[in-house]
Amino acid sequence: MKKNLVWFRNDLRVYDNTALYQSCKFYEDKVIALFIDTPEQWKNHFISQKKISFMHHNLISLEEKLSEINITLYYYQSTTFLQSIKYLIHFCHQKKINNLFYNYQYEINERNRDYIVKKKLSEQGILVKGFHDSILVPINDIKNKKKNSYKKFSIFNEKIKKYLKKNIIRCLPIPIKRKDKDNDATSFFKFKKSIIKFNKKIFPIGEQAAVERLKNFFKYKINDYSFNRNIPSLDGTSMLSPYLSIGIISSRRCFFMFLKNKNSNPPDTIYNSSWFNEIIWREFYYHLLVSHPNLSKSKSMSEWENFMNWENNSNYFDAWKNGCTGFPIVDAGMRQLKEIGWMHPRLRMITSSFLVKNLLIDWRKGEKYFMSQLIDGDFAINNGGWQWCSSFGTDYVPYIRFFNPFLQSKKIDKSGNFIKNFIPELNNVPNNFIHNPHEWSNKKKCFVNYPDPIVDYNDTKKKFMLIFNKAQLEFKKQV
DNA sequence: GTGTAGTTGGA
DNA sequence: CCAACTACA
Repeated sequence: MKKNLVWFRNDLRVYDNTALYQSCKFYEDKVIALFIDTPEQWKNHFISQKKISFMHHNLISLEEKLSEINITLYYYQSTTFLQSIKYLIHFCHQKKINNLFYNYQYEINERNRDYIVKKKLSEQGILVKGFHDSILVPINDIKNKKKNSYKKFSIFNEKIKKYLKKNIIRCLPIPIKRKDKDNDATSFFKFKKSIIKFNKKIFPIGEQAAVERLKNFFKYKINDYSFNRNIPSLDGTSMLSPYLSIGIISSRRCFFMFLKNKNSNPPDTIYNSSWFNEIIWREFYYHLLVSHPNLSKSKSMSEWENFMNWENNSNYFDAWKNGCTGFPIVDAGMRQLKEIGWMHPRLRMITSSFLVKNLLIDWRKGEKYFMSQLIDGDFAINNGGWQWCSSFGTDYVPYIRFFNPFLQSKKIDKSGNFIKNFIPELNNVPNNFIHNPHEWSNKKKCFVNYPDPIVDYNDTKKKFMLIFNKAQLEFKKQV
């Protein structure tokens, strides 16, 4: 008989959890679980209060689920990763652990932490077992001829789909109930009384809620997804991102249920579905993060970014954060983010493009601000999205991408329903002026309690192109 | 095999 | 623009 410890981190679920499943492989083994909170580390990673609260309340739910299969979840509040290692080692000794199980995390601090844990525990005769779990396909299975991860989404997409068609992905069941439970008193219940800092109606707690959400999406939303996902006033997306980001549901389960739901369709339609593509984008950014550890160190994929002469005007930055730029679609998105900790994906592109290409502010400032607000903050995806929008990421194009807020707004929020929902000051502005209210107030000489545009779109666009081209030239000069 | 020229295409 | 393919020496 061995004693196994499952160390939960970003995988707060019992169904299809590789580490948990593996730890329960032998019925004679004793299994306990542990979660170590590291608030200081979260602070350094700009993790939002909403996400932390969401995580805590999902931990309560996880504790109940684990209890049903006679596994005790211990909780300890540490500070940083470095401190958490000390506690983990202490805990392993105290509980006389033989094997430690966990699922891999791919960010650099997380990897360093796990490296130290593995080294120290191995020296003391404790077996450490890590698993690929939050991704669909192990990183090494999708590589180019030079054994590097693909840098172009289209190629990665092609390869991974070929792989997924060939290799059947299975979900792991919930382990069967253990013989007996470790019954030490724990400090676990402290969150039961703590205030919920996110909107529970929009983001219900627990694994079951995530599965319901997925089923509901397949039932009512997926058929119109490719159109509706671009309209922020519609509830057209699956809104599963907060659940995926802390592993309340696995992307394997999303894929598996998606196939099951769609199995009457021809395979090409299934694999080309725009929703499935989003799952692959998530996958792509995770694979990229592993092959390019510099992404975790605030580096751009494009090296000439070092030569960018960012303006970083702090007044503009504040206006952007508070939704007071005078560009209604940008401001509505930014206010949605602040209010519920989630922003419609289309608006994430528009607002981030605007910060970088019209306010000329370093994309990293935006990246960090997003993290500090998002309930679904996921480093790989947030970073990938920001790099893509700022044109310093992987998908090179011979032109610079610009999102014109005015044109985008007319396209995705024609009648201004979304804008008015988040900017009530604009309630009296007629629909045909909702995308440029300052023109209406100038013309009609009426006062609208909403700022004029803080910058000129075309001027700043030209300015960005100048700075961008100059940076590229200077980079080439140096090489 | 492996190095290179030419082609393709891009949330 | 440039990754990643194909073709061919």
